[in-house]
Amino acid sequence: MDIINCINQVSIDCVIFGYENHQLKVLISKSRFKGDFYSLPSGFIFQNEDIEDAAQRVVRERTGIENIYLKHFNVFGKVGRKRQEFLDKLIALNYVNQEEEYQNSDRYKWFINRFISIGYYSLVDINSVIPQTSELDESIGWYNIHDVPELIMDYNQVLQDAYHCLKSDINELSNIYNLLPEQFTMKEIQDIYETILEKTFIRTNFQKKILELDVLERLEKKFTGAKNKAPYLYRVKK
Amino acid sequence: MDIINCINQVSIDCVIFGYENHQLKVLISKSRFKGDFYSLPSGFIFQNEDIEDAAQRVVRERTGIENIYLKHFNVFGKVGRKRQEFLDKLIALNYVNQEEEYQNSDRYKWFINRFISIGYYSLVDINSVIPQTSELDESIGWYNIHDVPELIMDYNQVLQDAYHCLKSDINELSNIYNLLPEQFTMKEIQDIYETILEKTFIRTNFQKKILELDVLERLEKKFTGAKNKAPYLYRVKK
DNA sequence: GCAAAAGTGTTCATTGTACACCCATGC
DNA sequence: GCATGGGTGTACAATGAACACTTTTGC
Repeated sequence: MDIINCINQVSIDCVIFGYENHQLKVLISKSRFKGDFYSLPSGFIFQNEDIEDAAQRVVRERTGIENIYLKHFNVFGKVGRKRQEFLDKLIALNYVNQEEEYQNSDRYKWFINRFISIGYYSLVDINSVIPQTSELDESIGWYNIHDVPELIMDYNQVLQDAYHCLKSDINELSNIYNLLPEQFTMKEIQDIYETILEKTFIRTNFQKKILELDVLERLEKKFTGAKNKAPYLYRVKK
Repeated sequence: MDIINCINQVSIDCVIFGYENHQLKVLISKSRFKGDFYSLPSGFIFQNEDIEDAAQRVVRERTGIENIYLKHFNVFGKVGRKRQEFLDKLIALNYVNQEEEYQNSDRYKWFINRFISIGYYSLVDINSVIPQTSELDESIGWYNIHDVPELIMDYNQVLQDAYHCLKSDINELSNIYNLLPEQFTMKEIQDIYETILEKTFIRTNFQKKILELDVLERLEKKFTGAKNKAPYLYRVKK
C-alpha cells in the first residue's frame, strides 16, 4: 500500500454482511499485533480509481467476490476521528520502549491525521466465501451481528448505522437474491427476511407479498425427499 | 481559503433548496470570471472542522442561516471528477496568452486533482434569506428547479440526485417546518408538499394524514379578512 | 343571503392480517 | 392412513381515496 498513490485522509469502510443458516453475520478482522484490535474491512482510494471501485476492491480482497451490490449508507467525518489513540496503544503493546522512535518517525504521520470514512455495505452468501486476511491481519471471520467484539475507532457505531440502513433497504435490495442459488424456494427468502428484520412473517401472507413484487418466476417443484408437499422453485426474472 | 488547512481532494457540495410562493428553487452562483460558469455552493473541510460543520458553514456563508437541518444524500467519487476542464476553459477565456504560465504554476495544482464531493442538501425559506456571493462569485441567485442553467462539472447530476432524495425524505423531514413561520395553516403545509412532490392532494385527506403524524398542535383560528371560514393555526409540538 | 373556503363525516376500494382449509409427499 | 409442511382461499380489519355535507366568514 503506497499512500502516495492514494487520496489522503479518506478511507473506504465496508460492512460486509453475511447470511448463513438463519444467522446474520459481519466480517471482522483481527490485527496481527498484540492487543485485541478488531476492525471492519477498509482500504484507501487509489488516485486512478472510482470510490465505488475501491469499495469493490476491499470486498474482493476479503471475500473473493467480484461485482457485488454495494450501497453507500453514510459518511463519517468528525474532527476527532483519528487512528492516533488506537495506534498509540498498538505501539505501546508491541514496540515496548520504542514508542519515542515511532512517534518521531514520518513513517505513519499520514496515518494519524483525522480522516473521513465513506461507508458501504453489502450482503453476501457466507457459504460462497472463504475470508482472506490482509498482511496486517492475524485472522478474519464472521461474527453474529449481536455478538460483535469491541472494534477500533467508532466502527461499532458505523456498523450499527449500516445495519439500520440494510433493514430499511431490504425491499429495494433485489440483491438479497445474491445470497441464494440460481433457484430457490419461498421459504429460503422468508428465512433471510426474518433474520435480517428480526421478526416473523405469516407464511402465506409473505408469499403473496413477495410474488406481488413481480420479480420472480415460478419453476417446477423441488422434491427434497421430505415427507411433505414439494415447494415450488423460483428464480429472478430476467 | 488556505488549502493547507483543509482536507485535500474532498469537497463539500450543498444543494440549498428554497421555497417561496409555490415554487421550489435552488441556490446557484455564477463565477465572476468570463464565461458562464454556474455552480452549486461548495467549500472545503478545515482540518479542525467536522464535515457536517463544514456543510453548515457553506450554507451560512451563502444564506446567513445558522443550524439548519442538513441531510447527506450521496458521495461522488469517479476518477474523472476534476476541475481541470472547467479551469482550462476559464483560464483560456480570462487570461488570454497566459495559459502556459498558469499551467506550469503550482498555484492551482492542488485544485485540478480528481476530488470527492460529499453532498448535503437543505431546505430554507427564501424570504428569510439574502443570498451572499463569495469572493469568486459575480452573482448568486435562486433558480427554479426546472430552470437550472448548465452547471460546471457533474453538478447538474448532483442536483437531480439531491432532489430525488428530498422527495423521498419529505415525510421524515419534520424540517419542512423550518420553511414556515412559528404558526401556520394546513394549507401552507399542503402547498409545500405539492410543490416539492409535484402532485396535488385532496385537501381533506391531506389534513388527516398530517394530523396523524402527531407532530402538530392546533391553536386558535386565523382571521385573514377573507370572506370565508377562518382556518386553524398550527405549530410544531415541543 | 351568498360566495368562498375550511372542518367533519361517509362511502367505497385497496391493502394488510390472521387463519381455515385443502393438497402433495414419503413412510 | 398419517404426519408434515406447502398452496389457495376467505373473513375481517386497517388504511387510503374521493366526495358529500356542514360550518364559518365578510360583504
